[in-house]
Amino acid sequence: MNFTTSEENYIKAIFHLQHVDAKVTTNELADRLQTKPASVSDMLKKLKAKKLLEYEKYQGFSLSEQGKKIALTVVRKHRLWEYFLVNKLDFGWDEVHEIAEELEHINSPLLIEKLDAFLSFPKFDPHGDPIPDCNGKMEQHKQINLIDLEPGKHAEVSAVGSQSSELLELLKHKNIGIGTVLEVVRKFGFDHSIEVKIKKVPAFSISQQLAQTLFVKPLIK
Amino acid sequence: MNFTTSEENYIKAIFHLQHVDAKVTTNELADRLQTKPASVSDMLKKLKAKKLLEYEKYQGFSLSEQGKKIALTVVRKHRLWEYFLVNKLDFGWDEVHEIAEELEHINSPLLIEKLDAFLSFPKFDPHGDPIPDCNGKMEQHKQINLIDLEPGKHAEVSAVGSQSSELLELLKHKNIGIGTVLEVVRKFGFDHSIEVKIKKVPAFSISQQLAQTLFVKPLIK
DNA sequence: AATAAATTTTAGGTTTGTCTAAAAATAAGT
DNA sequence: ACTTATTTTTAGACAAACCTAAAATTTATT
Repeated sequence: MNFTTSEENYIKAIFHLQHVDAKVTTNELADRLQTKPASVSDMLKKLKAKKLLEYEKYQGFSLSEQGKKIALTVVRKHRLWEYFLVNKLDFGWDEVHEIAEELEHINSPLLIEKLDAFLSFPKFDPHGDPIPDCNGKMEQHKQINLIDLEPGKHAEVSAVGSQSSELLELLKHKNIGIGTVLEVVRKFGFDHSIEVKIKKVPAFSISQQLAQTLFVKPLIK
Repeated sequence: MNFTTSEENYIKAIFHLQHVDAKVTTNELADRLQTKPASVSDMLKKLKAKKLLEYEKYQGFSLSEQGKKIALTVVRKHRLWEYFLVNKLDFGWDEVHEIAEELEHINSPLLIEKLDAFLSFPKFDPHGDPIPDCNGKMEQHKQINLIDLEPGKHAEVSAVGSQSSELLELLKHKNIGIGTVLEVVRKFGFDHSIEVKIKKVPAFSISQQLAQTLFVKPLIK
């Protein structure tokens, strides 16, 4: 089946928001797509009818398996084009997003397979984000220390550097576990503490010692 | 100023039809764009308002200078992408038209300049059609013998191989001169005669001897 | 020159994706 | 728990680009 540029943009946006929050809300999506909540509601109805969404009125929504598959093909196209623009056409990595945003909607599976081959099957785009293969599989981002995560970036806690009960006590208290998704809000040079945010809970602080024992996988966008 | 995909398609189609006929008609254009005459009328009004067309109701139309300039940028994009698809991605020259038809509407002048450089500034696309440069200039098609023009192709008479009065008499009788635009309808193996058509005048026949003394410049599409 | 035929335009309607304003449902605050 | 605030959905409009059917204009025919 084929999808309009608009449908693809909605699906891709939901895909990216899902990484941060399992269920996506209408306002979040409207905000991301620079459109109005009413327009989002309209589109949700359509995407649900096409079975691309898990969606009950007023209850938030998330992509169906089908929807995820489509999102991954769009992400694949976007990142392959970005790779092409930077590594073949000599663009800077910071000037390609807009153009890739257009190119990703060109509809030709054969074109994408040939482009992939021409580029020698790259695994990561110029921003370091993984490129899904033709089956939607992609390599995990390398796991990094929370202390190295840039402000504004989202990441999923993937490992802890110790199993001490004191650490676990602290993590429990702060409501952090493996799989927790957080965002770095600020970093303070004075004590190297980091202000992080989990979902919509008010931001809180993590000490240098704690940040150094937490490993995270940066999330897409 | 920016144009929609649809506007660009109309402008490009008019550009191609103009080569065959100075004034283009509504039905011709509807036919070429696989749409209805009523839809064409709607769009003509819009394009005229944007000063891309010379157009008076019921009287046919042609591109303004502005319109021609835009047509050439679209043609340039189309042919550069075709070149890319064939010479870099290894497509056959007969499978690239559809894809180029989508790619030509990607809107980024810088992208096209960088693509042009990446391809080493090609002068002709894989079908042998000339690629306009960034100022809209393009090389003329080589002049060929009428006898070598393929059926279905349009061409403009550019030279005659003799100045004999008998030849001129015949040309006058058949209403052919320098600049006359004609289309090869059929070729007959038996006597190598060619059936040609000028505008909407019923097709007529040209002998092998005559075809061999006429030189033409094939026209685009 | 008058009528028939073909072409072109207008009028009114449809779909897609957007909007504003108002109504409905959920979440928050006291 | 009840009222207020926020979020989400619906209702009704609008622009772009298309359509069909009917009217207007031009071209062709007798």
